[in-house]
Amino acid sequence: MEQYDVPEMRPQIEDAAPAGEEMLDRRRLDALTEARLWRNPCGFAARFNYLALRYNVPLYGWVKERFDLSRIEFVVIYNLAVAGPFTASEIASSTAFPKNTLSRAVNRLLKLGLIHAEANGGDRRAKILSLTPAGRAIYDEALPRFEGLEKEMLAPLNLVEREMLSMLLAKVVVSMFKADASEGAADLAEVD
Amino acid sequence: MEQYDVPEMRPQIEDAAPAGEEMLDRRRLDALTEARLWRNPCGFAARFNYLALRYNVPLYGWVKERFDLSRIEFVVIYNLAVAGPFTASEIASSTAFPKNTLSRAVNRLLKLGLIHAEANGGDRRAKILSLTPAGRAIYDEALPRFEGLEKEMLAPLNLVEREMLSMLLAKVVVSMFKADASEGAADLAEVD
DNA sequence: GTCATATTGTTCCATATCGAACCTTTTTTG
DNA sequence: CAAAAAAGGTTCGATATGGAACAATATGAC
Repeated sequence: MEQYDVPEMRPQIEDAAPAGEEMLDRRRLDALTEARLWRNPCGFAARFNYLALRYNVPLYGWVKERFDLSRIEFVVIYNLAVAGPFTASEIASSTAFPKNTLSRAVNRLLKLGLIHAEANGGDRRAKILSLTPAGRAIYDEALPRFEGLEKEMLAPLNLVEREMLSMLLAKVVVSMFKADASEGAADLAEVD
Repeated sequence: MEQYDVPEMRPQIEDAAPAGEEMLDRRRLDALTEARLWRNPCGFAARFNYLALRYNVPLYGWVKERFDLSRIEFVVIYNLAVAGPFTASEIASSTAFPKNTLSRAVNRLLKLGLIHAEANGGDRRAKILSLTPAGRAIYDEALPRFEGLEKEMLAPLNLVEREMLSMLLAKVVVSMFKADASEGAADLAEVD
């Protein structure tokens, strides 16, 4: 298969590890992480999974501690803030969370007064969800953290490189998005 | 903050949605997904999270169905296959899975005969884990799927673009990797 | 050498999670 | 219009998960 490795980058890792005695264990740990990232037949996947991990774990950990909200609960808030009112099932489809999990999240957010549900025209099944001021306040407080970590991650890239990365990722995402739409979004979990 | 959006890409999405009656709901769903991806202050994060989702869900779903192995269990096999023998705690540190979860995974894999544990020199606490032929066979059968989906994801890019994307992601990953190493890997879950 | 500390891995338990069955409302079909 | 099918949400229950306390071993301090 193709090689997506970038061998010339690797010295940058090694030169970060001085030869102290107490570095032995650290080096051995790094050996595994490094191998997963660079000596991996699926290096592209390994990289975005690594980034997702290093991004999501600290941020959602902070959200949990600061607001006592689970990841799903915050995702609902975030999506409503970014993309205006939606129904629960629309959020479920879009995020691929199971709808019962989402149902619990929505009910908790309603109970906490962070979101508001209003009738969806004549349809008495679905309710249209939107943020209350309290929910918006949480988003407003959290956003800088999310932006900050993203900025930190992108720090090693200059502006041109960022634009390039953004464009390349966009191409990949759009392609998957279209592929998914053309075969029915309901089958997301079965894509194969 | 900086804008990582790529407005000129968006028509590619819209032109995929014909104006049929039954497309109304689909369009509304797409509206949310699209907004999350393109009208999101953290567009970079949204993109790699989207890719991770679209990559991991189907593959680990298949692994579960085909081998009856959980994600963590398969991760152990995958890591041992890619990076040679390691101890459980090394895998735990590197993957950021809690060590008790990993302990369970390791024990199940031992019981299934997919991995092998041997004494770690004089240290009677840790055991060095390696794949048995049966474990290796699972890796060998699974790898083409993982490679295949990665290849599919990268299909819209030409060779130069792939190299470029790989290099840019590598820069970001290496930078985070170094930042993590310099502040102690044990604090991974607290990175903030 | 001996005691305090750290490390590895396991067990316990409260909670989170998700599939499946379910209820209600809406839409479609004949 | 009645019956069937579909869609939005909720409830239930079996399982997974991860934090905290634990036992066993190893390392370090003195």
